[in-house]
Amino acid sequence: MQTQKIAIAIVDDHTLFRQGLAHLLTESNEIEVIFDAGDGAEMIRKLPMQPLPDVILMDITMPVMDGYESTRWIKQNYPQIKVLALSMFEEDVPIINMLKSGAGGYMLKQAKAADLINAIKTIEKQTFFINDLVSGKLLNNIQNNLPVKTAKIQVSANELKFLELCCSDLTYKEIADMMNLSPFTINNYREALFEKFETKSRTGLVISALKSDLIKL
Amino acid sequence: MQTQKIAIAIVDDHTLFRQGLAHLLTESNEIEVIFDAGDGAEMIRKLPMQPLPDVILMDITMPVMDGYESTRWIKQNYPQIKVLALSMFEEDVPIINMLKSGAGGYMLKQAKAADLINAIKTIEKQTFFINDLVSGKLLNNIQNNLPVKTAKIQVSANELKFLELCCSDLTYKEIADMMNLSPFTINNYREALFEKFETKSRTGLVISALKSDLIKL
DNA sequence: ATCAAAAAGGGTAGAATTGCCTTTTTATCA
DNA sequence: TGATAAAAAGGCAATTCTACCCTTTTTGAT
Repeated sequence: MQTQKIAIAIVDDHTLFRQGLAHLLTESNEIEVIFDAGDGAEMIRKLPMQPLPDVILMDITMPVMDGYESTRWIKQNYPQIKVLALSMFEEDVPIINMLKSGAGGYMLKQAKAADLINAIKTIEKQTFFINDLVSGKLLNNIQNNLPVKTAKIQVSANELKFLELCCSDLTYKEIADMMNLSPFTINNYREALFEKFETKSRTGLVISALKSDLIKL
Repeated sequence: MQTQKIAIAIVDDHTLFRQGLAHLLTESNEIEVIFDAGDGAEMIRKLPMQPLPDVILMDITMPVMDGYESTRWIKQNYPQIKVLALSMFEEDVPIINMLKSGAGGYMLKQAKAADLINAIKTIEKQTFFINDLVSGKLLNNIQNNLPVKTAKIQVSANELKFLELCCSDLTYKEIADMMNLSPFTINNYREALFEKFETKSRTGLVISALKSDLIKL
């Protein structure tokens, strides 16, 4: 009667979301959730223990091994498995980066169940599922040719500590005292970081470091 | 045989999460999801249209009307309804603030379904559900007596624009040019904001403004 | 209409930051 | 062990930022 169900896996660190979504999808009778995992490492462990899924629903923010890494790993080791990113972020960067990592589509958690099921069916058949959200970002990306800084800037342990201390009212002299280093050395760190982050002021440096996820608020 | 089911509502802007969770909870046979909503305003609209829920599961980050506001509204208008916060944030501030807003408990989306059901049953009977996560934060809060800045700092439209432009390499003179204002006026904004945010440097100001959610990266 | 308060505009001395150099110390390894 | 590269320390002029002054204009409330 019905064609073979689509076998999927769900990778997301929110247990409630994972389990709830599994129920929701199972009910459609077109999809079978064969396993779920709380991060990429768990996914890698569980993957060989059953028939391979056709599609993996992949969150981005996860402990241990995030969605970007996990997607790259899938594409490296099981290129036939389709990855559909499923995240709450609507910004350019995560969307473009998930696609660059190998995801064939990107859905928001704000979506409706019917849309998600449709996306899963499309991606299973066509390898790609391009909705308005994704096509808009893709266009945007081509037109503005955003470099999409994949190469994250390398900083030493001391530079990182300095960056963290920069997020404050402390003067460089005070930072030098706190790090038990000469103000001149601190000045070297500053100059090195200004160059790495292509910035010209302490504020710009802090903002860049925050944006590149090297430090957090 | 079984006692009356617990009537709950789910308020969360992630449709997939909301619907999935509803399925999951309904399956337990102890809970009935009577409605769900994507933000606080929708919740307020739907609330009078059916018997009142015993418990509302409340997300924090939502458009239009967030979890804090929605919880305060519930406690103001229907104090008998219990609110269980359900969020992905593990930090002190959101937890303490949700409790201050009137939530009787706080669960992580990373939790297991059985734990959530247990929390719902507890909060329905006892008005409060205190788990290790919450009790730890409460203790922490009392011991450190964090002021928990509830009063968010008021800034004018111009000050806000100035704050946003501050998150860059721009000098104050350049910011003045961009805003078509005298550098002296810009200096007034700076001084006023330094005082409001109790800070002594541009970097400190930007960090404070980011932390208080007045500006975003 | 009038007063008080807030916003806008102005100036300057002194402190901190920034950019561009050199020299010394430390670590590595061939 | 000597060469060499990297990290740390040092110096300094120019610019920018910060802290205190002040006056004028606009706004809001009574």
